[in-house]
Amino acid sequence: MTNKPLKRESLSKQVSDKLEEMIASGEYSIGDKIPTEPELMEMFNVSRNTVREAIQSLTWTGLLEVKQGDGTYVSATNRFYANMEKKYREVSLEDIREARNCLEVTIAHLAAQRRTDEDIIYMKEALEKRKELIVDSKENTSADLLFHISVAKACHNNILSDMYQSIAYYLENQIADRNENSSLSTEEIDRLHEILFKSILDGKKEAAARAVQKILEI
Amino acid sequence: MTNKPLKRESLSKQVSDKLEEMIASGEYSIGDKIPTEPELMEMFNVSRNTVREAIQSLTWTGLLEVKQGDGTYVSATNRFYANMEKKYREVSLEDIREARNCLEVTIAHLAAQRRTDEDIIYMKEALEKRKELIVDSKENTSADLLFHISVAKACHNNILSDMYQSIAYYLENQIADRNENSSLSTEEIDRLHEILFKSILDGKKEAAARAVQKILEI
DNA sequence: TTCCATTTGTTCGTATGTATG
DNA sequence: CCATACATACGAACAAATGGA
Repeated sequence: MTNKPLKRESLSKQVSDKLEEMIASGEYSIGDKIPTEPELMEMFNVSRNTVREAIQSLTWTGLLEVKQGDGTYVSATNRFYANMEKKYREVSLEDIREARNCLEVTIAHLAAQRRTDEDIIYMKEALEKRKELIVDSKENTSADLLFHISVAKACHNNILSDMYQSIAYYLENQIADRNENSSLSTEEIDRLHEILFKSILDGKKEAAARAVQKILEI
Repeated sequence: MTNKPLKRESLSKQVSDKLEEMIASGEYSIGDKIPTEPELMEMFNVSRNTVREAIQSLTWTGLLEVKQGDGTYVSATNRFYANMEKKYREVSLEDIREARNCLEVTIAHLAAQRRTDEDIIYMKEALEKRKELIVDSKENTSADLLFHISVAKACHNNILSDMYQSIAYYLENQIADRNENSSLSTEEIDRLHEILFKSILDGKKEAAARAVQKILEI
């Protein structure tokens, strides 16, 4: 008998998945030009049609933007809020701050109630990486953001975590700016993040919400 | 100068347009099987790839559904009707409720501070339409939603209002359900909406936020 | 400015795999 | 089992747009 284990995955799907993964992982960021079709043909060892089909599918979901005679560019990192990311390239810092505030308090509240052991591992990892890096470095900003995203995932509400991720791209600038110009010392900022983590770990939702608010006030 | 009149239309686009037109005109109705790919090849005098590309594009817009080994069927007659359901298929009602709650309180808060006279006009219009329609009707649900969307616009934060709109589609069911099964009377629900409107009109942000919370508890 | 190499866009042909009735 | 119909993949050729020399 021909017991098919699972659905067979088409080559083009494999290629588009791989590309999407590379985009999500940050290997290609928004605005970056991805390799040309001939290069992708060689990378994945498939025909041009297959490459093009994969690109097309990512174009339709809004992750890529193709310019004839020029190349293919990353236009968003998250398929869900792809349209939004494109739209908000020129949005005001204040709008972002407000949206972040709105989402993050609720997220912290929920995360404290729902975090799994796995969530905790990711959060702890990001937190430690954050602490050991030099402040003001680009890596520190990324690690900071990664911690907040891990919190968002721990809230186990796909809409909220996706919404948070959709604005995460814009938070990097804000975080970098904040880390440089804050009136608080590095130790105090570290401490606030520790408190947030502990509150979520212990399931103290009100404390978690308060901790987030303090972080947002930095 | 090389004044290009318009973009040249690809063959596959021409075919898909033609097919869409035939569907819209009723030549093929919902559930009908359209001609096979070889038949379409002959009808439009194009290659199979071109036919397939046209069909694929209509599949993505939701007008057609393809069944391997069987045929291609009309699944909708209007491209706007077909789109949205797929994305949030894995989202629970509770997720939507939480996201709505999260956004709407902040929105009300901001709207009270920033509403313009124009915003007020739209909100008032939606509110009156809402009141005069029979409860439980589809129109009432739409008017209800329209009022909340007009509030979202009045917050003058594009990110928040767009996020709200992005889940609005799913709120219709929630609102309809709520209007049917609420413990509150129609008059009480109307009153809560009036209070929200008045609070925003008067710029009372805390009152507006409280009013929204009560509406969300219905 | 023109010209050219690069890059994507469109279309065709063909072969083979898979699902349905 | 088989004919039919769709799915996937490869190769090839030419068109069109772009950016830089």
